[in-house]
Amino acid sequence: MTGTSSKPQQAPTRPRGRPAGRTSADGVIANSTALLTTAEALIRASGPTVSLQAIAEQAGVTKPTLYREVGDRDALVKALADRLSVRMASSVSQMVAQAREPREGLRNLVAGYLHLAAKDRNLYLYITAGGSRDDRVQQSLLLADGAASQFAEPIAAYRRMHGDEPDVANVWSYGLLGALHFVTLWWLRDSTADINLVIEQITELLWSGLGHPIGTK
Amino acid sequence: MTGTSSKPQQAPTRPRGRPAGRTSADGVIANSTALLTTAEALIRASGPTVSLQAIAEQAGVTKPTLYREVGDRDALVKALADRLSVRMASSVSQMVAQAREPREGLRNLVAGYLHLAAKDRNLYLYITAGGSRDDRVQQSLLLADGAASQFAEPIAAYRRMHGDEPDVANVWSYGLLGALHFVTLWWLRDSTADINLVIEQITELLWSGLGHPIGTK
DNA sequence: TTGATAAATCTACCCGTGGTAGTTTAATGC
DNA sequence: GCATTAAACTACCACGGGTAGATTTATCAA
Repeated sequence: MTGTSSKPQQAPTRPRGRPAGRTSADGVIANSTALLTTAEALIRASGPTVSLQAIAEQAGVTKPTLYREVGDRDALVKALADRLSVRMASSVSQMVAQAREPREGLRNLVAGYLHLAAKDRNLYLYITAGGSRDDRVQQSLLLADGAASQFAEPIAAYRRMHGDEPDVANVWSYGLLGALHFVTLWWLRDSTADINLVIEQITELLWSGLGHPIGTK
Repeated sequence: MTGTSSKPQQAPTRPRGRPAGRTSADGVIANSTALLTTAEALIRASGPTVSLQAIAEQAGVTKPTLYREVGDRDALVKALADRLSVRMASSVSQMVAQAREPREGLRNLVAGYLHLAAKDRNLYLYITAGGSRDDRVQQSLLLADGAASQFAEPIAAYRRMHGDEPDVANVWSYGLLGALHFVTLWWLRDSTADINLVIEQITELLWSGLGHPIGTK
């Protein structure tokens, strides 16, 4: 019963050697895009603690192939972060563009972020807390890095337009994203609060600040 | 050379059974406080990726003892988070109390947070990205939970004082802490920026918001 | 006193996961 | 046709979290 080391460790799908019937550098079956898509699907379905082993299995390949295509775990997380970042940017920027005035734009941004995170809950968690490796700082900021670079420019422009110092844009981008991230996590955990109320509240904080000039209501 | 399984895995310090010369429920050598202090010291010295094994070794005990005293890894992280939270609260609240006006209080809070995180860099990272277990959400918010509960009341009071809605306090606390956390991580990573400038900038964001009423400078 | 029970600790192990070395098969090019 | 290269798999390693069970000492009732 104590079968020590005879477990096949993997569902043997493909035959052993180089696969037949495919010409080089062409339609590589296990191309990285397909792998990433599979990984996303599995993470969505099975939660953020899924292993590379499981991802490879789901994709019908083995770990070495996965490594050759997308690299190590951190690289996978980064690649997924990039994809989510792009989707998020397009989805959010659309919502922002619909706004009549800046504050409504911010509100739409907040709403877009929260809704996307809720919809892609598992993927969001995998990316924002995924890499168990050494570089903890880097991992925590993966998504933020992508998004921050897109936030900085509009913020700087808006400030310039009003004759304000634009150099704050970089720091502000990270601050903004940090606030969004924590509120999102908090809301994902004990989502007792109404999402629309949360959106309004965090928008108010980010737009008007704690100082909240009296009577600006 | 391929010595398979003969490694002692642990530095044998104590003799094997129940330790001699100690009466029950009294001065337990390996009491959890001492273990936590040792853990903190080792994390500070060796970085946030230190293993439980290493912590136990450093404390002169073995893993099972560590487990009996403080629980599993998540419990350790939580315990360390609580301690840091307390220290942070006392250090920060002192600085806040010194402020003449609310905005200066916020500035001192930001400064206290950043400085403490910088001083306890490794510990801060261990706690905020430490638990590799299932509950990723919980782990990310460990420090925030402790701090948020302390922020909420002053915020609510301040808002009440100005006749504003106090219900935002909870969400705002997490938003505030998220902003602080991300800016801290960003600054810990590429700390090219002057810390005092960063403090001013993030204070300005949190106090006045993105909207920044024109001419309030 | 002494023998049973409880407490405290260690040793030795299990298992899952990230990561890799080396082997096997097929295509490609000389 | 044969050597080389590409693509995949099998089998393994190391390490980290976590635990079962052995071992020794204290405690306490008979």
